[in-house]
Amino acid sequence: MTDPAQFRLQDFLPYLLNHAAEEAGQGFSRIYKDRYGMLRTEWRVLAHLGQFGPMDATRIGIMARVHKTKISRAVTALQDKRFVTRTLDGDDRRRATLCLTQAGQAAYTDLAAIAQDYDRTLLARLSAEEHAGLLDCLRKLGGDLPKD
Amino acid sequence: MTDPAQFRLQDFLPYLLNHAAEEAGQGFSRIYKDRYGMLRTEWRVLAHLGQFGPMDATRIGIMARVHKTKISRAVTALQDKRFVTRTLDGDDRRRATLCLTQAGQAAYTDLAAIAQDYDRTLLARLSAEEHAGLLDCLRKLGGDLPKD
DNA sequence: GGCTAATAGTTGTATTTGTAACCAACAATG
DNA sequence: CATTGTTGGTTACAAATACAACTATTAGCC
Repeated sequence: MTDPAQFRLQDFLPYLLNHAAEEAGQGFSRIYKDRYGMLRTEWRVLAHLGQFGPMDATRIGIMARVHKTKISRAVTALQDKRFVTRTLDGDDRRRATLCLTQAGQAAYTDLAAIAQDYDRTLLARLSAEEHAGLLDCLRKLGGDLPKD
Repeated sequence: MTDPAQFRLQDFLPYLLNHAAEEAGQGFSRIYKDRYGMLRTEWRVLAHLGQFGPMDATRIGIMARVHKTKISRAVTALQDKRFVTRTLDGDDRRRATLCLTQAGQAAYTDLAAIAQDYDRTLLARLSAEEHAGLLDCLRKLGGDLPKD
């Protein structure tokens, strides 16, 4: 029933998704890398804090779907860059709330604007309907984002 | 004109693409990893040889959009697994043609069948139109595949 | 032919990542 | 209120990756 001979690598979703993600991500990653020496996870942590406000590492990990060790290292790097501060939670002293510094906020604002433009140029290849349909499909495939 | 405040991370294409790609790729990668101890690039090399027949490393790198050092190491690993053979080209002795062994062919056939099923389960969440539209968008975003 | 440049592929090394083990601090149960 | 289990987060070490430098072979050109 499943005939391996008719498998088409070019239509295989993980393959196509990966190419598209790599292609789309590369251009932008060069930006935060060149401008701020950030790695992808650092950008993500910054973006989450910029978008959703202060929160702890675990929360970011869940929202961004990133393992806690990666978050931990990204946070250390962002602290070194003076982009985030950690303040221990009084009630539960295992936990620490992460917060953007002014410099971190500025970097986020800068990158968010660039990201928007970047997104627009990516989407220039697509019609509005295609765009909408694509986001829809990607959300279905990516699993539901934990919304809060 | 580009107001950073209205940047929506959840709609940012590189972010969505990456999530979807990771989510989609993970399940399948566990399969070739568990069954054959292969890494992603090894699976890709195997898949290209299985799909398109014998070719040299450079060609695979171009088609799969993978750097030559990664290809080189994947090929070494596949040779160690007795899945591919290298035969030096007579005309140009820098070049070597890679070819699946019987075991390599068998592994490819096995994985191709699984990949097909896997793809189907991924696509179960999408309608036929969505599927078609998605492939279309991903091809546009991923850049044109070098077809030969 | 003899020189320089280009190409196929490999290797070295510094970063990055993944996995597991770990240390606190807190929670729950007896 | 001890003891066992969880949870937030870090660290250690192995594996994988990126990037540059390298070898070997071919190509172009005077």
